[in-house]
Formats: sequence, structure tokens, C-alpha cells
Amino acid sequence: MQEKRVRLKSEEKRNQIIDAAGALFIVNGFEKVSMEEIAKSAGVSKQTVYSHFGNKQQLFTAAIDCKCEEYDLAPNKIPSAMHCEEYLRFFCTHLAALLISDDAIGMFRVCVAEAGRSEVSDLYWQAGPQKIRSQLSAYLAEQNKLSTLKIDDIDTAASQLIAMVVCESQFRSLLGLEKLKSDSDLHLYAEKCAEMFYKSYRA
Amino acid sequence: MQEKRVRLKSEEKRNQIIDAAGALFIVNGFEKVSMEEIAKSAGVSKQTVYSHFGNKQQLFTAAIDCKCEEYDLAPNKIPSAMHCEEYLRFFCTHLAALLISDDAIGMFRVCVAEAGRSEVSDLYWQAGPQKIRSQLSAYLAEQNKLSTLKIDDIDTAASQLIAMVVCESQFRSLLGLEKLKSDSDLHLYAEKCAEMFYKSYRA
DNA sequence: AATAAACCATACTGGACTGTCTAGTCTATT
DNA sequence: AATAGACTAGACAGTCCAGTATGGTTTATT
Repeated sequence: MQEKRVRLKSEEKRNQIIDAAGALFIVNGFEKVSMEEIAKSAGVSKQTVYSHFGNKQQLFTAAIDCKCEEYDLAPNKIPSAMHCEEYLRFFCTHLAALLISDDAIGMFRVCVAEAGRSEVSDLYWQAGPQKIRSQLSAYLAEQNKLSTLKIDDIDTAASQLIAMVVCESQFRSLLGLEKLKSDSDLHLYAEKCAEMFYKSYRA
Repeated sequence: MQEKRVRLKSEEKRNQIIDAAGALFIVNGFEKVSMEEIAKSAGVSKQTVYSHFGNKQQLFTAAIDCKCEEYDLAPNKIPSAMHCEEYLRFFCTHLAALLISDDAIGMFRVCVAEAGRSEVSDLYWQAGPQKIRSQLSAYLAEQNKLSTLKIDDIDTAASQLIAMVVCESQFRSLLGLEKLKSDSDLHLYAEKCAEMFYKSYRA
């Protein structure tokens, strides 16, 4: 019979550790962060880290998982009154702004670096890009039915729009290069993408 | 007075080393490859590696540099007889095919992982994406003058087209995930991008 | 033949890091 | 007050690797 003498491992410590780990991993990647460093940054002993998370990989996965959750990238409420063209512009500019945040870039960078060596990239894909995509697809399908848009292949169209917005600025950020476009220029670019998309696909 | 008793370090050894290093780095990244491994794979002693390239960073840079050169991504001869729409399709499908090659993906992955820690990413950007972009821009500008296309902002347009083609498939590849699209589907997708682009911008 | 540099093989140094272990402290429950 | 488990602090074993050092071999030049 189990005694109820079990003091729970404190949620607080656990969170401290995960937060510290997340921040460090995102900036420096998996290899370049030591468990000691994480412990110190979390204000906790190394042993405690190991008692909460068995090893470095597990801690890493947990930290990225947590970051993914806290990052709900998609603009979740679609104001249904919004006109289609307007919504597309809204979607694009939001997406552009989100994706160049240091956190988002750092996360993607880490996942890329660890691709194939852990399940992290899959986790990230599901929680991030995939979620956005399906939201957009759903919206496009709906507008298609309403005959606001005329799209043969919804998936292709969704890919095209997201790709246009995301790609170049993120590319450079990933490589750690200086931004070509200022934030306001980026906003403008995103709007142009929305326009171009609308022009191509309107009924 | 310098004697001319200097035997040149053999170009051959140097190439062996650079080739071996390039291949290993692209597959495994900077950290995960040891100098010993490179030496062995090049069929050369570790000491020789160090005598050709002072340290690991220098070897890395040299190897990536070399890979960039051997990879001339851009479809370099523009058949001037080609009709604009046709050329755009040609450009897109070529680009799509090039960018999902294991080499190109591996290279990008490595550069991303090392971003900010070496000058490699800049080097890569110049030799790779930047080159393609300026070729496309030049072509678009020309077509604009010929009134085949009507584009306000050439840079934006170039970004849009490249982004559409490149982004999604490369995204997944970078993360080491399974391909969603088969190669032939990808080809189709690229063609659709060309069409959409042409539709938006034709005069 | 003498020489100098390019090379090889291998041992070694020094440092960093993961993960374990120990010995002891703190704290909530009984 | 007793106890079990959460926690701390630091030592430690084992591994890996960059870079150096050593000592010997090959090869082109003079």
C-alpha cells in the first residue's frame, strides 16, 4: 500500500528548468548548451535537472514542446464580417510579423540543426506551420464555396500564399544575416502578396 | 635570399581533404565531425590536414566555399527565343528540382546551424540564393521593358516567385521530414506557381 | 649524396561535457 | 518527533575531441 508521504516534485522548479532550457537552446542550439549551464540559469542544482528530466534529449524535447505551445502562431479569431481581400491582407501581415521574431527564428534554427536526430522537428512542424496551413486552407475552402474565390487546388494555393510571405525574410534571418527589409517594408511586402494572391484567384 | 627548395603542398591532397570535409560537414554538421574522421576519410594523416588548413573553422569555411562554387544553381543560359511564360515555367521547375537535392539541403542546414558563429552563411547567401535572385530580377526587368510583363516593383515580384517555389518543400526537407509531394507533384506545383505569377503580372 | 619540406602514424595534453554518486540539508506529511 | 523524498553542492568517472608534439618516411630539388 502506497503511503501518501509523497511530496510532489515542485511544478515551480520544473518550470524554471524548462524555461531556462528553452531560452538557452533557442539561442545557442542543443550542443552548445551544457546541463550545468541550464541548472545554473534555472537557479537549481544539476541533480534536480536530472531528476526532473532523465537526460539532455528529454529536456530538450520538453523545452521545445513547451515553446511550441506558448506560441500559437495562427491568428485564431477570424472576424467573419471581414471581406476576403481584407482578411488575406490581415493574415499575411500577421504571419510576416510573427515569423521574424527572434524566438520563432531561433526555434526553427534549432529544429533544423537537430533534424533527423530527434523527434523535435516533427513536433515543431505539427504545432507550428502545419496548424497555420490548415487554418488557411479551411478559410480558402469556405470562400471557395461562397464563390468569393475560385480556386482549383486549395492546397497549392495555400502553399503559394504562405510561401510568398514567409520565405525570403525568414531565409535571411535563419542565416543570421542582416535584414534587407525594415519591419514596415516587410509589412508592405506582405500586403502586396495578399493583393497578388487575390488578383490571381478571385472569382 | 629564399632558396627555391620549396616543394608545393600537393594540390591533390588539399582537394582530397576539402572534398572529404565537405561531404562530411554537409551530412553531419560542423560539431559532429571530428578532424580525425576527416583525415581518415581523405586518406591522409591528421597532421596533414592541420598543415593545409590551420584549424577546424578554416577547413569548414574552405569546404563550404568550395561546395558553393561547384554548385552553380542558376539555370545560366536563357534561351532568348523562349516566350516569357515558357521561361518562367522553365525557371520554376529547375529551381524546384535543384533545391531539394540532398546536397543543397544539407548545405543550407549546415549554414543555418552555424549562422552567427562564422562567416559561412554570408558566403553561402552570396554564392547561392543571391545569384539566382539577381538573374531573375534582370530577366524580369528586361521583360518589363519589352512590355511583356507589367511589374511595378521588380524586387518584390522576384521575391514572390522564388519564395513560392522554394519555400514549402525546402521547409520540410530542412526539418528532415518526409516529403509530402513526390518529385513529379513538385514539378507540377512549380509550374502552377509560374502560371499564377504570369497571370498576375502579364501586361 | 645532401637537404628541406611534405607527409604518415600515433601518442599526448588540456579542456569540456554528460551523467552518476555521495553526503548532507530542507520541508511537508504523519 | 520521525520520516521520506525533494533538493543542494561538489566530486568524480568516462568519453570525446581540438590541437600539438614526436619521430620517422618519402620525394623533389640542388
